[in-house]
Amino acid sequence: MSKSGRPREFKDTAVIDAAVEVFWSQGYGACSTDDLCKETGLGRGSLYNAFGSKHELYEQALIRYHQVGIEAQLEILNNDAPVKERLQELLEWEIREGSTAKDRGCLLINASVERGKTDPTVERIFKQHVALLEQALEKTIREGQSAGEISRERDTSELTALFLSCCYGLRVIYPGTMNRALARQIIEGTLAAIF
Amino acid sequence: MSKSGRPREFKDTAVIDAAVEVFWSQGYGACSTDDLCKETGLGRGSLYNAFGSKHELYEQALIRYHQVGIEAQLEILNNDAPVKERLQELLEWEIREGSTAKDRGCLLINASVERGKTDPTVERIFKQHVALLEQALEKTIREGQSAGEISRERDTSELTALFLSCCYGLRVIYPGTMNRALARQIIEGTLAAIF
DNA sequence: CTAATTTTGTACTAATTGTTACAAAAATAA
DNA sequence: TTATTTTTGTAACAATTAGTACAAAATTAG
Repeated sequence: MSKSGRPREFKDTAVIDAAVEVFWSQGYGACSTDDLCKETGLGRGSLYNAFGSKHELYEQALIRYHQVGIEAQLEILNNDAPVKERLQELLEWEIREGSTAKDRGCLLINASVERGKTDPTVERIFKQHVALLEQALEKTIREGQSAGEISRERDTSELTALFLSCCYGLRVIYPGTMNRALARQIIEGTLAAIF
Repeated sequence: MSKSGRPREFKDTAVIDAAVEVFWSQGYGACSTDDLCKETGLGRGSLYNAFGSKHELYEQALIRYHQVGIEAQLEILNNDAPVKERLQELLEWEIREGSTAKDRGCLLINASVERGKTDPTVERIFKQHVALLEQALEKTIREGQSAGEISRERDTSELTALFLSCCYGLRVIYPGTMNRALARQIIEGTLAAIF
């Protein structure tokens, strides 16, 4: 059917991955379509032909980042290690994620802060990301309560909200200050507050 | 001495306050010098004559926001109400601050996320802001421990880091999701974790 | 082969950007 | 008054921006 024509010289996923890097390092407004062309290796023609606009590529990059990130976090949470170990591993992951090589924090927080109030797509993805993490955390914490690791007396959704807030606080404070001692105290303090 | 010449038709502080509004609502990159002229009421000549550049005005706006914000937070913390009430009031203030009318979060977080990695001035002010809040929190929490409101068994700096992280998490999650129920749970969960 | 279709690279466009130049305006100092 | 100094508004500039036009290139269908 529709198989004729010159074939593409690139894989969409590789281009989107490269775009994630650009948007993550520079932000949406601060990067140019030229930067995107250079880093993805595409010419303007190809880029616009394949993705339509800078904004549509941004959308795809956010969704990809969201999916990869959520998958990694769920893998940590849906483990069979003790709940305390899982939660600690998640916090350590937050630090690693936002500080590997370039210290650019969390792309979704960056996007929400930069464009969340004017860009419905960004708002939607951010809300979804928070909701999914919240949901997975609640399940894990409830598990910890069932197993007797966490006191059953305490309100599950309050514990969840507490941990969630600490995650996002860490994602902002650590990349912003690069204060490793403070980050460690946040991790210790968060775990001590729950167990 | 140097009193001659045409007098200014504006007060610097009023201009900086107006600039805070612009940078807070739009961010640094997304607002133009035209926007700044319109909102401050100055012509381009006056603005550049008085402040030098967009970036210098940004710097002044950040410092002003920082000073006003820290003052308000210290006033809440250095009270004679029970420590629990002070900390609760601080969390409520975070929500109000980031959601009055325009839901634009915390200007310093916004600045750190948008420009912290490329702008040393932003990095410096953000670090200072975090450090000052941390210091004031630690003092208050230690006070709570002395008064017997908070268990003396628990590590003071861990409790401080925990609360700090929750503050910043709240400042990101609430403006980003506008989920009031979640914000309330974060407040309840944070207080329950300390008292 | 030819015709059709899609991708690719380049040149271009129209708009916006931060900043500067500069003359007119408004004040003080003598 | 006249000379001096500073502010103000306008006009302009050079650079950069996201997006488009379009022809050449590369493939498939028949």
